[in-house]
Amino acid sequence: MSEEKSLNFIEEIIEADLANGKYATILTRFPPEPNGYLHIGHAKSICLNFGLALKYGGKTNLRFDDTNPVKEETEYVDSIKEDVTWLGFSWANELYASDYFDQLHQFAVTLINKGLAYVEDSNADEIASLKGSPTEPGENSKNRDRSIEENLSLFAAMTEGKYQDGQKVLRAKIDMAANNMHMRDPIIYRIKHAHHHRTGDKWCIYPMYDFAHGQSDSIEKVTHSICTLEFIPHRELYDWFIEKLEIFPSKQYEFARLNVTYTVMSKRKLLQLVEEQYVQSWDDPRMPTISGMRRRGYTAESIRNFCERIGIAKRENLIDVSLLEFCVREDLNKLANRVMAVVDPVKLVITNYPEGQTEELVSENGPDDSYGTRIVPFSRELWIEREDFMEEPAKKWFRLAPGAMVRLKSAYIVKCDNFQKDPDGNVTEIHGTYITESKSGDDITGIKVKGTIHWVSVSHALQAEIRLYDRLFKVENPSQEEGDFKDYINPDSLQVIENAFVEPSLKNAALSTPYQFIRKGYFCLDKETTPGKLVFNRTVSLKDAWSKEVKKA
RNA sequence: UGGGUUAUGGUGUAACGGUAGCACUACAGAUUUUGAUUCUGUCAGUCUAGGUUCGAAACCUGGUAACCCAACCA
Repeated sequence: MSEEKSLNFIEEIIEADLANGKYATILTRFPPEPNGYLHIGHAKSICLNFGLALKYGGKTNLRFDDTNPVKEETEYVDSIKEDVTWLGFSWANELYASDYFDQLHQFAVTLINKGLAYVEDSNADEIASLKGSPTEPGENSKNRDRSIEENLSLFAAMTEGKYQDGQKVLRAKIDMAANNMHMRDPIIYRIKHAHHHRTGDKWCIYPMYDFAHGQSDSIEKVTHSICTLEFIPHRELYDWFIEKLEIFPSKQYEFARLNVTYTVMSKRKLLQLVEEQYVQSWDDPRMPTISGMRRRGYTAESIRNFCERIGIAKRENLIDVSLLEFCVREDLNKLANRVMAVVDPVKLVITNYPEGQTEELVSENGPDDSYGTRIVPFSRELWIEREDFMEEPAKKWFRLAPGAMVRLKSAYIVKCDNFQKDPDGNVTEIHGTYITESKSGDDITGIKVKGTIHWVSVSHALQAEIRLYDRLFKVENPSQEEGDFKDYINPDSLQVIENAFVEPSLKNAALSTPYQFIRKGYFCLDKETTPGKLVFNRTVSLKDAWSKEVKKA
């Protein structure tokens, strides 16, 4: 009956864990560090973690990994919560690694008491020089064999602020010859006299990622702790701490992070784009951030569908951005009301239409009756799209040309009689005549035209600014190219059209309402719209068979 | 001169030792008052060399390639 849908490898693990009674229910977590904005790669992780819990009747915690006070801010916490909510997910608990600082500190003392941690006096360079390399073992530190008592008192002194940043660290005592570099006596606590966004000045020592993440998972009793591939080497340490501390055995699983063509995904690179003003902000519609995509008009539904379609696996991937665009169009096609807007206007005068006359034509808002209809005013002078007229028509040209006829959408068939040009050769005005009996819905002429074009009445049109976005980079994988990724930025990723015209019904356009500008694409109102000025973003263009035809020629 | 992870059409992902499937892209056609949507069809794949097996994309061995690991970042 129902189609057997294949499981990804994490679902297989979960189903096995549930089937053999290892867990009665699952708990996942989404653990961002609040040091930047979420992007589409995070969306993959969010959809995975929350989706798994939804699918298997479990829960998901939102946990902020805030163990480095110098990089983290409440501003980011707020944006992350907004983005996760917008994507359509609810967390069971809003938690912070910093909630566990007392507990984590106690864990460190436990390790010292077990002879499994020691205070290190050496500085960063000295520690690094004894660490060895992937091909050579490291050497033990001279501080490695301090007594438990000495370690205890030194760690207490660290905690009390008796030392400067960098003077001492606490290290786990594992194996300086381990193949896994993370097992070579990793640092677990460091001194930072810094203000923390939540704990303020209570602490001057902070746990490292490896001494916070797994333990936080364990404290919350997370069953499946899912992260990206680069954390594979950390898993051995993750398990080591849990084993030595004898706490709830959360398990870490890793999947391949998302890459998308024609963009970059690392926080560092995205930050550069913002700071060096290649884009205007984190929510610039060209950015692969959740906030950028939201502003551009991508729907949460389409992003969730995208994350579903790309799948979960362990191999490196570079997803074609056209799949994302497909998902956006697929959703918007269902949602968007159709309206008419002329992006690059040229005037069409219908010489046999009475001057001063206006007709209120009825136009459908979408592909079927459920979308309803609206009134569109028609008059003698119309704006039409410059690209819909061709002085010398190409082969298979269905649009306007001298002597040719087209249907004006929801209105009349019009025949082009002549046109005017300026001294530079640009067409300035087109003249035509309409066929009176060809009114949309009441056409008794029997004339078949191949083309239908959109239009707006000159005297009724609203002026608008339209922003057209293109891919941010000129190459598929900017990070992989020679040299600086910024050398591959597409200089034409934003095209601002100040002088477009839209139909009057758009006067009351609302933010977050998607529109299809017929034959041009999906658009949404931008937040920079003011009472005197409409601003629209192009979310994504429509598929365009004609432009392909042109390319072939 | 170490260790780890991964190799399936252009892209992504299935096939769990038994007919290599699905989606996107590309291409062709039908429908269309959006050259959109919808519908139909086409092209195209198991990294390599051995081995195990009646049978291998899958299991084993070698090779090759890509990515990750030596932050007081996460």
